[in-house]
Amino acid sequence: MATVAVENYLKHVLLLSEGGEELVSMGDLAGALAVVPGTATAMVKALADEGLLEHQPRLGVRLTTRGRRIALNVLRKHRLVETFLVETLKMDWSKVHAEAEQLEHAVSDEVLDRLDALLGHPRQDPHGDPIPNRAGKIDSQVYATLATCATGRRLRIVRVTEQSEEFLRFAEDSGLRPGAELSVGERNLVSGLVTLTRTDGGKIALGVAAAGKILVEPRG
Amino acid sequence: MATVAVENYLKHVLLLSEGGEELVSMGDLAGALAVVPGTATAMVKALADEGLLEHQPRLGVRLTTRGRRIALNVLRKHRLVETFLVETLKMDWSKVHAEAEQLEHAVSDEVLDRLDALLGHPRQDPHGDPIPNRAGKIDSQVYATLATCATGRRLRIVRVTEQSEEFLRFAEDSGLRPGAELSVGERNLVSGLVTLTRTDGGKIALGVAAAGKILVEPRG
DNA sequence: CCACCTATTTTGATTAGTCAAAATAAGTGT
DNA sequence: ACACTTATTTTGACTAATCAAAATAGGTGG
Ligand SMILES: [Mn+2]
Ligand SMILES: [Mn+2]
Ligand SMILES: [Mn+2]
Ligand SMILES: [Mn+2]
Repeated sequence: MATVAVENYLKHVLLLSEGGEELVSMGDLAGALAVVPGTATAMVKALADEGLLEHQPRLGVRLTTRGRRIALNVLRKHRLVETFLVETLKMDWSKVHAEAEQLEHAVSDEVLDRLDALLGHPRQDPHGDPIPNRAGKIDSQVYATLATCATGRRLRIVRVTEQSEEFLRFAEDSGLRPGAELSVGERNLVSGLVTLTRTDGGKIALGVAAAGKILVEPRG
Repeated sequence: MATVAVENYLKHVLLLSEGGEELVSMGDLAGALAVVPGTATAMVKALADEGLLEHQPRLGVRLTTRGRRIALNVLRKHRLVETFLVETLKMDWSKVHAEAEQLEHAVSDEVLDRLDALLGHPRQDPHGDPIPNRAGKIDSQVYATLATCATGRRLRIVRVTEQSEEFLRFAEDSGLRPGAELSVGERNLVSGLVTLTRTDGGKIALGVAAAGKILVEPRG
């Protein structure tokens, strides 16, 4: 069975390749896993020997079919566990990522299936992140962000792509969670400021970096 | 934080000392952890250096207060997780031990508290094993077993002290689960055979070793 | 008391995962 | 073409946990 470290490496390669076929650089991978670059290189060579990913020296890595299968299963565990923690145990959505980071390696496939059924086969987790189904199919729809969408239109938040506790607490306090509706008032590319108007009329100011982490779709 | 291995060693020392103050032998400890004796010796020395247990060379080990505190917390996680798996996820009681063996190391204290509340602060797990409370207090009542109790009296099963999947499936199939009522017909110490009579009149034959794993109290 | 048996400890290796720091390969610009 | 910068790889070392096999300490029986 894959160790905790192996599962984490594979999952992060999957997340960093964002569905596409691009190579993931060693620097990005090492950064995501919080290890020094040499460590990532060593591990990647071992995983390549195991046939779980393909390593193009000095360019980067890409998952093989086998590696991707494992990574999707871990990601499914992660996101279903997050959903369970919020829906069933009523935990705060800002804290469940850290918990799931551990539990994703301890939950068996059998428990996974039962959690999935208990929760009614959810398609998104509490952050709006898509949950791969049992077959490994994952919704990879591309959405606009608050940094790129048209201004003035009515929007609905579909996803918040940032796991840090501080950011999620801020988003929660500002009413910026999946399902919330709002519109972008103006966007000043020089100052890097985005102004939002909530349904209740409240206004919120956000930097473009933060705005880019909030995915939206036209309300309809 | 204590590693998975450390948590397992401490928990097994606790289980093998059965509440009392007796020393746990290296052989028993190594056997319970499925490691060779030399490995247990090495680990025990490290844990003694950490102040988590007391090692009397060639005699055995005993938990310190700190070690016992950690062990009880792990045991509480194990048994609450088992209860959750059976009560909420409807898993078979014969399979939950193996699952809990992993999850006991991945569940945080916060998740533990919420599980406890969700389940209504249970005092026993699905096998009748007592669940330590948050303060670390654990019910250590001593019960008779089907191998030692008086014959002819009406009894109620309170606990099944064996975790193996095969044994628990057998017990399940024979109606021998906590709460079930029965009496011991006769016990032949020569042949080592114990004959039970269920409430429904059904008779079951059992070896003394197996009978000793089923704890009972007089029905009342 | 001494030889023997058995549990325990010691010794020497191994594996997985990691870091620090030195070496190297690939651009980039001049 | 050459010097520079930067990402990546290599090298050497370390920790936690383990096993196999040799050494040893305590009883136990005669
Ligand atoms: Mn993880
Ligand atoms: Mn998520
Ligand atoms: Mn365990
Ligand atoms: Mn149990």
